[in-house]
Amino acid sequence: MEARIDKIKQQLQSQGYKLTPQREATVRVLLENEEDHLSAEDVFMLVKEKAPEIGLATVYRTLELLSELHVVQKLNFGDGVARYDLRGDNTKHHHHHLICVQCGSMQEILDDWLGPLEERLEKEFQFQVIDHRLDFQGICKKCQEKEKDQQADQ
Amino acid sequence: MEARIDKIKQQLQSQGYKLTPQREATVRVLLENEEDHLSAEDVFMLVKEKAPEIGLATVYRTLELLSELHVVQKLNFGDGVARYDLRGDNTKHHHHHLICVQCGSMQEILDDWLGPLEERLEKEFQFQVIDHRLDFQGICKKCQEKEKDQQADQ
DNA sequence: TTAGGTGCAAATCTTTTGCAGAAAG
DNA sequence: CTTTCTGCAAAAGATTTGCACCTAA
Repeated sequence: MEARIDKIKQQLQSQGYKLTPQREATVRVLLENEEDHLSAEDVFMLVKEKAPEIGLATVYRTLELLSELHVVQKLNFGDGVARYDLRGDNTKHHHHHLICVQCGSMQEILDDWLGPLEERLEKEFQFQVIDHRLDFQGICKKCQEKEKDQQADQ
Repeated sequence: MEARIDKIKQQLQSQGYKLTPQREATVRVLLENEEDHLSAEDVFMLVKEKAPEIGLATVYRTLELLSELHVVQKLNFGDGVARYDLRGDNTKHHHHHLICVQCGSMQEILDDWLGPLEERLEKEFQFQVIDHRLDFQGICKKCQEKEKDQQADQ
């Protein structure tokens, strides 16, 4: 954990930015919740526990800065809030999502099926891939069952 | 064109909704700009040319309704506005996007590489796929060249 | 001392909602 | 009539910005 913070500190400093206490607290929250997709508001509430004086604007500015440095990735599931994911050293940042259009639930699948496609893109389009995102919209198991029940009722 | 409007009219009516002049104007704008990813504001401005009295709220409500009926698909590129794509009869709604994280440009590629994955999903997760979305973030050709130039300058 | 950072409040921007009136079956 | 739909204006919610103060190299 400390090692990863040090690395982020270096990334910041190499661009002339400082790892202030507020930024460090924010990064720690991201590290401790690496599995989640936290919104800015989520991060804010968690950071407040460590640094109660922090302002929401600072959290936004920090997340924005970390995005620019590619330390975190900004995600959008279409629910009106941006979410922020740490880009692991372990670069297992290839999440894929199954988003149910009926109940809004979101399930994550972790495989990375797209390596070969990325290679093809770099060749055919000279597009240098940093990350990708693959979301499936559809109807989850539960909602399919609900639908069947409703049809049975009618 | 008229045929597609008729079909949408039927889809609406089968759910108890009407194809009002405002809705028709909105659908026509979507049809005429099928290649673009229009935001609600974009649609609003274009619809105003045909139906100047229309309100922005009506456009939002119409797009929302058409989304529910799966006539259009709501997209989110992470730039803070929702965009709306008509789902063609021809169901070539499998766009993939190359989004440049530096200049924000977006290029579209149309192949559908994911058929086999969808089958696998339906089997492994019992998730009924309606649509998918595959976005690649990275650095486009132009920005790669700019970067090289800058390095040469230093 | 000087640039970078911060908190707060105000501003901005997108989207949604309440409401009274209009349109359509 | 009764339900659906509309425009307008206000509200809501997320994010950004202006500004005066602060803090570290």
